[in-house]
Amino acid sequence: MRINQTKGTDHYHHGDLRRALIGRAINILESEGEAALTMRRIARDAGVSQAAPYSHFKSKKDLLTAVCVEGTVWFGDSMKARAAGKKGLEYLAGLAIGHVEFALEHPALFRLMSTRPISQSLDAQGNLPEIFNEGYQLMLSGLAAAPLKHFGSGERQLDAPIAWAQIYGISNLLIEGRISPETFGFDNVEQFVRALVGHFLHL
Amino acid sequence: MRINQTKGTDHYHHGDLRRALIGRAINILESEGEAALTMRRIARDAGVSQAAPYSHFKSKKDLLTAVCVEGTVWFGDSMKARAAGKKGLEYLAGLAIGHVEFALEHPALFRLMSTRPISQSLDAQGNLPEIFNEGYQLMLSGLAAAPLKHFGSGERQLDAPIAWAQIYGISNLLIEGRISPETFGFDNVEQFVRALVGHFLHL
DNA sequence: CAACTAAAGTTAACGCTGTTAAGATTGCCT
DNA sequence: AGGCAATCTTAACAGCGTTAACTTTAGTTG
Repeated sequence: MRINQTKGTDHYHHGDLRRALIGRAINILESEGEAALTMRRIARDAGVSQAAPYSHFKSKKDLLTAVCVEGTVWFGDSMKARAAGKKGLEYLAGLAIGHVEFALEHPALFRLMSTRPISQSLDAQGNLPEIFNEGYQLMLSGLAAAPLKHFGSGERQLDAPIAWAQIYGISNLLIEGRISPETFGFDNVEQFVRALVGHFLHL
Repeated sequence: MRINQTKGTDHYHHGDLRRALIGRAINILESEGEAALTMRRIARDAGVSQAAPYSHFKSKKDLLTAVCVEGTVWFGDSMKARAAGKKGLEYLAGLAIGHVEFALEHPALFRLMSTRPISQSLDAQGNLPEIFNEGYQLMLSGLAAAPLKHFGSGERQLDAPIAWAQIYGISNLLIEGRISPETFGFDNVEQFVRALVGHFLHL
């Protein structure tokens, strides 16, 4: 007697279709870009009928929100991985490098995440999934950890939005090909971002 | 005998359909957002058949590129208007304020312009319409005009991408509602952006 | 263990989309 | 006056998101 696991010839009851759909969606996004990311295509790739996803997501928007949540977890992991074990300025630089690296390694996913009107990710209660603020929270923690001795006293509150906006902007300009590290004499992204962070912190 | 101007009862030869389509597209974008911006809707609003736009644009992508070009002209004007007659730091701050103001006044258009993969705006020869670099060029001129006395000598080259990325990021965070001037104790966008620019320049 | 139910899948259809093909109308040039 | 190229028309195509109605299955319950 079969248990609750996926099986081939069995058309009904996939096992964990919800998770499978998110995974397929990310695969399509990374290999063929957002234009190829259709509901029917995702279902086809998951081996189910075109209407099956609607048992798990009430709309495409909902599925894309779940994709963004998944991507945001990776994103946070990428930042944390680069900052792990470091202190102060190096911690902050690590976060920034992890941020940019994620954008460059997963451009379509990052674009989806960063270009999505916030209103489209609100749940039924009108709340934004809390994970979506993790990047900002990390930036705040990085700034709190960094000794920003050159900064004026009164405007310290501006550090966070500036840092966030800056690294977000740099990520976008890089993945759109509008700037590149080489343009400014750097061999790789890490060197480039490290210089930017140092510059931002007035070192 | 009728001349080459638009006329009502005459179904053929609109007059300047190309320009009309761009205008209608921008109207729809600003009033109802990108989701409502379909080829058929644009044609309907312009009073022509669904296939008529294809005499002037070979695809929707092409029409949207033209919309972006138009928007980019406005965008440059908005920056220049705010910087006009000013010098040095005030000139730079004016550019930044004009940038953010444009984004807030035309959020859907700005989003279209800024989230469009660069590859989709290349012409047949693979060139980006030169207008798309105007924002960056303005920023460069603003930085050249500003006395950045606190900046280190070796990394001066980084000023431009940093300034560009920063104001671009701020614009995006503002129109997505992820930050607001009030959060940081400012009454309006101008005050907020002025403080950000000052902060960026280490004043 | 048979019967019921809720969950999770199916097929089929709706109106919409971008786009193309084929034909009609028009202004302009000779 | 006639022809041509540009610009418009209608009609059709496949693919899209989504819904409705139905079928299969897993698990619970008497």
